[in-house]
Amino acid sequence: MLHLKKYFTEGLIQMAILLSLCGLRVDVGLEPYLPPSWHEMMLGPTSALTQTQFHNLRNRLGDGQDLHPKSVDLDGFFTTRRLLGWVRSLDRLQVPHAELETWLVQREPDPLPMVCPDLLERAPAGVERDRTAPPLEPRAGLGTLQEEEEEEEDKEDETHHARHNSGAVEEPGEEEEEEHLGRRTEGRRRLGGSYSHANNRELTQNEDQSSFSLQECLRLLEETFDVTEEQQLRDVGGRRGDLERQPPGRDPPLSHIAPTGNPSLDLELHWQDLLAIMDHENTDVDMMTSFDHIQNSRATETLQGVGSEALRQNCNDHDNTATEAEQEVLLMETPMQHGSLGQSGTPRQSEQEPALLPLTPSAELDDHSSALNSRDTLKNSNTNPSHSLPDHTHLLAQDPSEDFYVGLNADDSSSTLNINLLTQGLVDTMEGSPCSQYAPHPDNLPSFDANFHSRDLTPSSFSPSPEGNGMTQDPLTSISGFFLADEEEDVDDEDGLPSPLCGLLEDDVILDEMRLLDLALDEGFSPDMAAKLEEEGFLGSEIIEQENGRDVDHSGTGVAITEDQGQPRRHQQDGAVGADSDSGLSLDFSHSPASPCASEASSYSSSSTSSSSCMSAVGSPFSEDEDTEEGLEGSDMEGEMTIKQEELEEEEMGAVGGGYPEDVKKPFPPNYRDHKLYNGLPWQEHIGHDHTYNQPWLSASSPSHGKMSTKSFLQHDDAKPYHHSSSRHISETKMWSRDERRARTRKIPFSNELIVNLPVEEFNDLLANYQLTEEQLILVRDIRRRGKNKIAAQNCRKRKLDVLYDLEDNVSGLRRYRSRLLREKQEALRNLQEMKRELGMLYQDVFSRLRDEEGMPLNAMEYLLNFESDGSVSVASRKQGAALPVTKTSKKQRDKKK
DNA sequence: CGCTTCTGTCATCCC
DNA sequence: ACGGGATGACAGAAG
Repeated sequence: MLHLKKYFTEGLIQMAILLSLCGLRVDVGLEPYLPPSWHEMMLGPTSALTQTQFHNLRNRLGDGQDLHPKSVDLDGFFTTRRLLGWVRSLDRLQVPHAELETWLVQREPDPLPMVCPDLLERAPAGVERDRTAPPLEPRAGLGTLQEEEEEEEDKEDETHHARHNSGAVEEPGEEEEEEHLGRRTEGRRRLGGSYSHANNRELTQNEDQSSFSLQECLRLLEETFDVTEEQQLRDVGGRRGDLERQPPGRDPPLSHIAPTGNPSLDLELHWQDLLAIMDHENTDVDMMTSFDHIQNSRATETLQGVGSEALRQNCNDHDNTATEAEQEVLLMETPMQHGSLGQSGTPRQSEQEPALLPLTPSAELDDHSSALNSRDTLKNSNTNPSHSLPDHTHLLAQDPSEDFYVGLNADDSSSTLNINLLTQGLVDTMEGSPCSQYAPHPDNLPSFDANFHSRDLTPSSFSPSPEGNGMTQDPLTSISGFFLADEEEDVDDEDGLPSPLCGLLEDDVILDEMRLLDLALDEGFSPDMAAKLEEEGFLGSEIIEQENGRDVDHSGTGVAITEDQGQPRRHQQDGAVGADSDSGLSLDFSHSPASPCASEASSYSSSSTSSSSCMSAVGSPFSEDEDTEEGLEGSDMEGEMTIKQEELEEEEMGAVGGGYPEDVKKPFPPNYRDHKLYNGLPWQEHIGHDHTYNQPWLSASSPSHGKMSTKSFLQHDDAKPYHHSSSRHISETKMWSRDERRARTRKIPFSNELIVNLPVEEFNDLLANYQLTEEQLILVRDIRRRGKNKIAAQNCRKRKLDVLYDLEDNVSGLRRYRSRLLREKQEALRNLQEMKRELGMLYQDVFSRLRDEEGMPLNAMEYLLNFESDGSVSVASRKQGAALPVTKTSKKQRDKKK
């Protein structure tokens, strides 16, 4: 691993240096700079969004209106993406070498995802919303171009940093660098690769320094960056102002600062990148949760240091230098939905042209494959294993989590592998590395941990396919090493898996063990957990065997497991069923039942990613499915058997064995992850329920996915959810299996999830593609109706609860108001009493001084004081009334007094 | 055994 | 007219 890391890092650094020297822009990560609103856009609606809402969004994306309040301007977003793509393509022209391309290419798939995580991180759920709007507004006029330009500038900055890091990283001394880094971080994640290594730790320690104004960052940048900066300024023109403006909206610092007040934006960004990668593999939900947590927590900073750089390299590099065609395609194609999800490239492709997906990726991938190879050479051993492993390609392709996968499937297996590896590696590093740097923030870490654990678990589960694990780990290590390698032995130590490519298996074992330990620590490793792990592992193994790319998916399951700690059953169920529900209700759900939440969006995005990945698999509609089917079938069989031996009966058995492997085959890890993650989240408490159908995957995945989505669904549906649910939640499984069983009995060729989640058009197309009998059609439509209704019921209940909570709040508020009014009333009464008392005192005082004609003191009880309009005061006898007063002028009285 | 809660489903209304 | 969301009501399962 160390070797790989060194090579990888060195190669990357060299590349960055060369690029910077050549005047090429090396994108470390544009996304981070995007305003939170854009991030949301990219990410899509947050977790809260329900499928339906999501569908609506999807359907309405064209209009750019009707979006959920949270989702800002999709149109703007798309336009910006396009423009970015163009701009990037322009930059790419400069890139001379295929190696560079390949190097960058890896990132390409990530760019969007990368952005998403950043956005998420930067803006906590609540904050993001607020921020999103503002940033967009000012820029709205400017248009997307500015953003793109800004991003480019950022890239350049990053490239500069790269130089810095690579060449003179340590020149200024750690302290100075740290300061710079801090400033830079605030300004944006700049590059980073190297500086982060040594600095990350210190940054974490000296986070205070990191908090700098954007202006300061700009100054530093200007100082540090010579020509490039000037060029940028020329190019950008007045951009600078934008940059300064952007930071507030985009800058992670805002969100990040909150936790520790810390500035290490770079770290954060890196971390975000890592998360983004993770997200790709895992699910949007994870991203969401993790990011939300991350924003709050600073631990992310530390994490960012490592992962962020790697991610940057992946994403940014890809964005900037990535192959022109690919980037362009990706950028152009990157659909909002997917963009939010994380892996913009593939998802978009899938959305726009489901059928094309496989093609585009292949072509691009082919080109990149060579580049990747070169890269591999740089990395030495790291990449090689991945390439060598055919399984990985499968896994990638199959992995819903991985965005690239779609495109990468056939051709870019290597690229996909790399990405996966990176992501996984990051995860692994995160997990494996106890590093102080990564010391997770209490809030943040959990999410990350969960993710990581999940992944860890997955590998464990996948242990049967050591290569896959090794790949994942290696990439992680390589990546981490890449960034940290020079200075940081820690990384290596952290990885604890120096094993080079050859040692992948060993690494896998170690990693698995570590993961298990982590899980055990986190979850307490109850027997149930162990059993789950075993089951998952079993499932995963099966899946892996058939589909190498499943790692991610499994990771998702693993995540779910980790999160399940609190509620193992629940998670499983959720995993199976609830992914969507969580996402749907999660964040915003409370306030607007209908309004989708960011979490949902994330989930949706994740789903989309998954779908995209599935899509690739789908590319060959059933070929893979069939392969996997058998194994999956077996798993399903077991799960069902365990759960419902009663019901299994002949139908299920037969159906399972024969027919609907598709469903069983490929679980949707991302979805599951999301569900699980959400379930685990504390903030979901009241929301709390997972709903199987809420899973955004289908709807979210890609409106255009058509076949892709269908296949993905087919693959997914049954597999995981059922497995999880089957093992533990009989009831849910039963519920699930109910329709599922029916479907199997009727030998319906696609999964229920697909049936339920596909848009009407795609659903109809699906039905048209298969020659179904009348019974089958009826059943399918019933399944769809029930599934929709189920989701609707869940949402309705959630809404109801929200209303209840709101009412409770209102009641409590009104009570408080009432009590306040009562207090005020009492106060007024007291004041009145006091005034009366004082008046009586005054009266007594006055009468005590009055004398009648005889010189006798007047009795206040017998006389009254009359105040005349002219200011005179007379004394009247109470007995005689006012009519017969013994009048005395005030003057007389005064005289008397006197 | 009864109660409560959760969840899926149905029927219906409405858009 | 159809699809689908929303919702009240009912039923089953589980605690």
